[in-house]
Amino acid sequence: MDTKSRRQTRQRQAILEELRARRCHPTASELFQAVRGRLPSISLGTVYRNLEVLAETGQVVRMRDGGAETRFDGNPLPHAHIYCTSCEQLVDLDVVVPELAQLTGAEVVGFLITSHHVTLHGICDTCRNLLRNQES
Amino acid sequence: MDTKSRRQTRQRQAILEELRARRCHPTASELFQAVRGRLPSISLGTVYRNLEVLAETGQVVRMRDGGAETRFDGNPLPHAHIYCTSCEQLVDLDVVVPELAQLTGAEVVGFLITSHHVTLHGICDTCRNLLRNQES
DNA sequence: CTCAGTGCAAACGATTTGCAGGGCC
DNA sequence: GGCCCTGCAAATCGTTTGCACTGAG
Repeated sequence: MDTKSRRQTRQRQAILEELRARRCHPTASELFQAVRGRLPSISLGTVYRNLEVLAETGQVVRMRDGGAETRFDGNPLPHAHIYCTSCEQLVDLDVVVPELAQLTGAEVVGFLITSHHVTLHGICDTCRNLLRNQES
Repeated sequence: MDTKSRRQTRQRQAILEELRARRCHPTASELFQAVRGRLPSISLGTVYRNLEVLAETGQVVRMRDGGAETRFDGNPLPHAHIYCTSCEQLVDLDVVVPELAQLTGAEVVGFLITSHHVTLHGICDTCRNLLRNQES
């Protein structure tokens, strides 16, 4: 399967640590800015290449819902994401949905489920209040 | 909210029909090729613009999981998608997960859920058999 | 008539990649 | 040492957009 040998470089480690240190879901570019604080000479290309490797090894999850840029999630536990369709933003909050936990390991239409990527769409508190006030 | 007036053009109708006519989840480009059969002079830009409008009005759903290209889904009923991590392909099959149906309308951490985007990751039948045979 | 929609082509922007070193293991 | 990884910059490519024209209502 994945027998490629991987090296533990300062860059790769810094990227992973920086991602895990935040509860939000940064873009490659945001992560690049953050890691730059430690390794000023790191390049954006390196960030992309490492996120690719980290995603392959399952240490990081790619998120493509929502906007144009791919976001990354360093939370290894299964969870769902929330997207507000009104302010068009991803909420920086990981939600555990018990109903979904049961899915992993289950077999669906001859398909062995290993994980799930879930994004709940809805209206956040702030936007709900805004909309309510506009209705006057 | 959405008070913009929309016109019913041949192009928009053809795109929607072509998308609904298939059970798979085509990319904008694939849809472009398909619609070309009927409207040879349609442009890719028009396909994108219409998919944008159709997504806004909820007649079509954007899917960003998986590969680089956005895929589109004309199935209006809530359902989940399946992605095989081995052959790295989206399975052309919409799955209804009863556990998820309950989520819509529910309130999660002060968030009013209106819909969900779910992709189950796993190993498809074909790949499972392939892997099994390699283990000899 | 009006103005949303279209075709075309150029522009954009996130991501990828080729190349010449650099440094883990 | 080998070769995976890096920095840099150019290349890619899905998607968006400006413009003048067309056609739906």
